[in-house]
Amino acid sequence: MGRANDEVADLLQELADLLSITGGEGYKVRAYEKAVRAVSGHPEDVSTLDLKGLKQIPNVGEAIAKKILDYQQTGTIRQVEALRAQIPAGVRALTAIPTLGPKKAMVLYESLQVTSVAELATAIDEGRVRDLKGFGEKTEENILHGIALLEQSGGRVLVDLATELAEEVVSALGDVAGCVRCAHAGSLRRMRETIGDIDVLAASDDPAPLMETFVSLPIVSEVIARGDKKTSVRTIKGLQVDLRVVPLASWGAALQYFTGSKQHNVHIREIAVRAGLKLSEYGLFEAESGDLIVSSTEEDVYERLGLPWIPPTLREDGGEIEAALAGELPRLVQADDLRGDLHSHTDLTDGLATLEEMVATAAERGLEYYAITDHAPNLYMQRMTDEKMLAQRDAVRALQERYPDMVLLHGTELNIDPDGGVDWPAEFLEGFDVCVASVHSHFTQDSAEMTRRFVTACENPYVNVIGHPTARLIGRRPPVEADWDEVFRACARTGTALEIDCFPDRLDLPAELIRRAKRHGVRFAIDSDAHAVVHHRNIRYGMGIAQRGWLTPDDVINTWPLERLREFLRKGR
DNA sequence: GCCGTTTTCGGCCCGACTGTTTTCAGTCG
Repeated sequence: MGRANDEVADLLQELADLLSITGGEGYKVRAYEKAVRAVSGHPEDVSTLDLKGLKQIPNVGEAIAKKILDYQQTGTIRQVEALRAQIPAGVRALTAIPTLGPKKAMVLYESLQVTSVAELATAIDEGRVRDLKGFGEKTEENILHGIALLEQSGGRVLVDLATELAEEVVSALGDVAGCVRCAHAGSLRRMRETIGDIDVLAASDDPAPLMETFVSLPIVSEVIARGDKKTSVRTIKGLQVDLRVVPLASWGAALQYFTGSKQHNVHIREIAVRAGLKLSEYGLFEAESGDLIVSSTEEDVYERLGLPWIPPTLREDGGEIEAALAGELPRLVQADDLRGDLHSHTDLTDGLATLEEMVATAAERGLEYYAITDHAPNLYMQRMTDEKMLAQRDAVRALQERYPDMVLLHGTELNIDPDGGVDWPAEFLEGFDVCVASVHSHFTQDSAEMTRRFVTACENPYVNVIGHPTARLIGRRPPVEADWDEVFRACARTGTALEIDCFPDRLDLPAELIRRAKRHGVRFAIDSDAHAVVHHRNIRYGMGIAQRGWLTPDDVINTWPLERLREFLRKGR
């Protein structure tokens, strides 16, 4: 599910971008952008809906519904094709540079014929940009900085896109005759925050049909290398995918080898060498005789080296091998451990689904408790009021009667203002079951101010969870600067949890900071921050980050039974 | 382009910030 929705959403987003570049009406552009969110978050597959069904999607009316019908018939939207002919793709790409929007992109195109990020960098170097109307030296500086930021992400993609792609490849190859096993390995199996390429491993005695199917996949745009053991392709989205085929007997050793990380494997092989052994992707061998010892499962390989199986999310040579040798590997938190979700939105603010729909989805997840935490009034664009919030609380309490097995918590996502204050006074905050508090503005405060801001928020007796703490958007906005150890001390001292926001472009708190915070005794909440029914599935990505942060169930407050959680939420009040 | 107890027209999210400006446009959340 969702692929057609994603493609339509991409096309509508492109339409919105191209319209804004060509100076289209702002309201029209925003209407398309609203439709993008609605379509991508819509639970039904838009390729199966007729005009009537499409128009029932919020923010999709007659005109956009017909464009989706156009997509169903032609695989594209003709108006998008027409605009593409008018505006080179590179011009749209310019707007990915932070601080450079559609208006400036159009000026650059019309007056300097700039059609790519590289050409823009050259034009700045040659001093041709600063004299354009609306541009200046500072603008040039900001653009160059933006380009550098863009390049830092270095062609890596977000983990959700990589996961979907990998699952598609694995599913297609799994159906090929002779394929005994197939799985993805590499950084995606280790659940890194972003993915540079995808490694797929298959077991078969007859690789040829696998390779043939692989290079014929519709997502393949270019075959980089092709052999009978390994084939590499580039997808139409520019991501490299490697397929490695091994005999079934080598599966465990190969999976271990191709999962990495490189540093982890180097360390493991050193252990093998010291034991008079040799480890490769084909198995663990006696060094002298070359006799095979084990190779069929990862567990066998690790065990023969005197180690327990090490979860892939820990394999970074960051102390996991030492811990394994000492028998001190953590029992990592996993999806089944979660009893609740403490951060979600409805269409009362910027969510797409109704309260009823979100609660129903939480119930399907089998949660024991679920918090609705819509935005508080200081995020002005959401137009929250005391009255609306109290009315929602009544609705939540009423809805509770239909869910005897799940406790509904009424909460809010507060805004931490530059001084560390939040939207409401104590009297009003007291009425909530749980309060998340997040930074949504003034991202560029210096480290000292930002640190004070977080510490003050933690000291508020009603703030339970700091939402998406670094406020980063991967590839788009850097994390805020703070003295994190100071912040972590404040969290531990005040009983304030840090969120692990599961959105693929947030994954915030990042894994390294999770590990650091854990050392201070901080607790965490692994939350969907869902704004739509489909966002509940993002939990898997946040779970990967939590594991990379070495978290156990005891570290995560929403794995706790409700009574223990409630005690924590009281913050000693 | 969407929407509706302002219902087929006339509204539509509001404010901060930045850098370019001589009063404001563009970008962002």
